[in-house]
Amino acid sequence: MADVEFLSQVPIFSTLEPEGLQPLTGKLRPRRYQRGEVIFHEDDPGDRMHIIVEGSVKISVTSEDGREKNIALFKPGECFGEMALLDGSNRSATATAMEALETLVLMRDDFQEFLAVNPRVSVEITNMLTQRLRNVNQMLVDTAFLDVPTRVAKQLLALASSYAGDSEPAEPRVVPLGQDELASLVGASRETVSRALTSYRRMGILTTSHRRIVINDLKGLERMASQ
Amino acid sequence: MADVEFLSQVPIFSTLEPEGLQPLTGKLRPRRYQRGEVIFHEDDPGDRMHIIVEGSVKISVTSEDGREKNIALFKPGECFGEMALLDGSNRSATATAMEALETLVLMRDDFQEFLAVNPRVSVEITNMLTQRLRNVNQMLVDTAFLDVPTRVAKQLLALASSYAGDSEPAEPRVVPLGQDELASLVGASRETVSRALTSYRRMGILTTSHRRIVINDLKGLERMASQ
DNA sequence: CGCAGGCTGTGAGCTTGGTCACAATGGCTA
DNA sequence: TAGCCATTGTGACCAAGCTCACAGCCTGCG
Repeated sequence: MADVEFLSQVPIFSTLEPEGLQPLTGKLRPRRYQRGEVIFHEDDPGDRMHIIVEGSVKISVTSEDGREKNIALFKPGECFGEMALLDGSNRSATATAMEALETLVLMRDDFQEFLAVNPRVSVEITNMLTQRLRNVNQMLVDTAFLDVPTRVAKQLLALASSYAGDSEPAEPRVVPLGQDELASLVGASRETVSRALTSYRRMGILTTSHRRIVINDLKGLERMASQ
Repeated sequence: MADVEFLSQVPIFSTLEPEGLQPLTGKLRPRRYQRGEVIFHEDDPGDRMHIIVEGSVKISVTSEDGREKNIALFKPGECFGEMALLDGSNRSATATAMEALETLVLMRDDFQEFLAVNPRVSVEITNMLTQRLRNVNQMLVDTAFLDVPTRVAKQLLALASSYAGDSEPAEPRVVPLGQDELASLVGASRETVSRALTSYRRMGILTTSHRRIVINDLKGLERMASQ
């Protein structure tokens, strides 16, 4: 059973009063996944969305010949799988747990019912969708305009701020990602990303180790990311 | 003054009864633009959306050094400029008329008011946003996985069906676009797109002339677009 | 009705980034 | 703790696509 306290932290529900959230708690069912486990597959029919409690999720699409492109990563408090739920079509991408993961599942009918009673949530949903649309648009123009090293820098900055817990020391920011995953996010080969990281490492901007990139010089990275 | 008849054809309003649409007609103000005219600029504040009556619009972003990337094209019945309106941020791209254009403008306050009375429109809005998100995601994976000629074929197919008027002869489909615009949509240089078109022309799939691509063999183009 | 300026087609050379190959290293599991 | 597998770093080569350059066209405007 989910608690109201947690739900009120979730952006799409953040405008609601605790009393409004109460009915939801009974509808949410907890699920757990291991690292690498697939939550849903591209083309599957989709009738539920997930809210992340703990862990992170990657959304990806796989090409004919097996290459994988990551479209987005999500973290606690964010939801995913809402698109198929909102417009009734099949899943347009695959969701995979990147680490031990805990989510709350909400079924379509329960969601629709809840929406009907709480129209303010619609506003938050459109906000979220709009935000995501902006993000993806930005990625699109970035891949059109920027070279790989610059995109790597930009992506690292975004990841660094998204992984920043509350009240952590600002500077040594840790991004717990493998080069493969970073490459697939950025839309480049693992090798090219590795070379970009090497060059930033030589500049003293960051340090690399196993599935872990440590950013030592945020300002420097920002310089590399802009233009 | 806009008429209810037209509005009921607009997807986001299509679920409403004529009586529900009536109040809207007084709020919509017609605007006209010439080919090339800018409707709004990236970074401008935005407090209004447009519904296209006649003509078409391109949404684009310009890089530091002046190159342009088209994100989307819109046609009669579609709306644009709704993102800034929905989440209150500045315009994230520039909108330009591609031909003589007529739109209906709806201001934010009027829109919010109308939404409050017609919650069903919210559903259509989220549908539209979801659809757009899927499109952009698809473009993102296409630029990651497909080479330029394939992307050109895919884009032409999409354009061909979107430009198809009702009850037109199916086969010679006309796409009224310059190579520059096509290149900027597809995320490639004009020259590379020109070469792709040349190769399709040699295969008898299409014919080219000034700002005009005529598709003679849809099946053939589909073959080029798939993989 | 002529000409200037936008389109289009194409060649040549270069650069970015992909592919393949392999060595080294770290960590997890039996 | 030994060994295996995942991950990383890097070199060599190759190719898709970009840039520059220019020639021929169409077309719209004066």
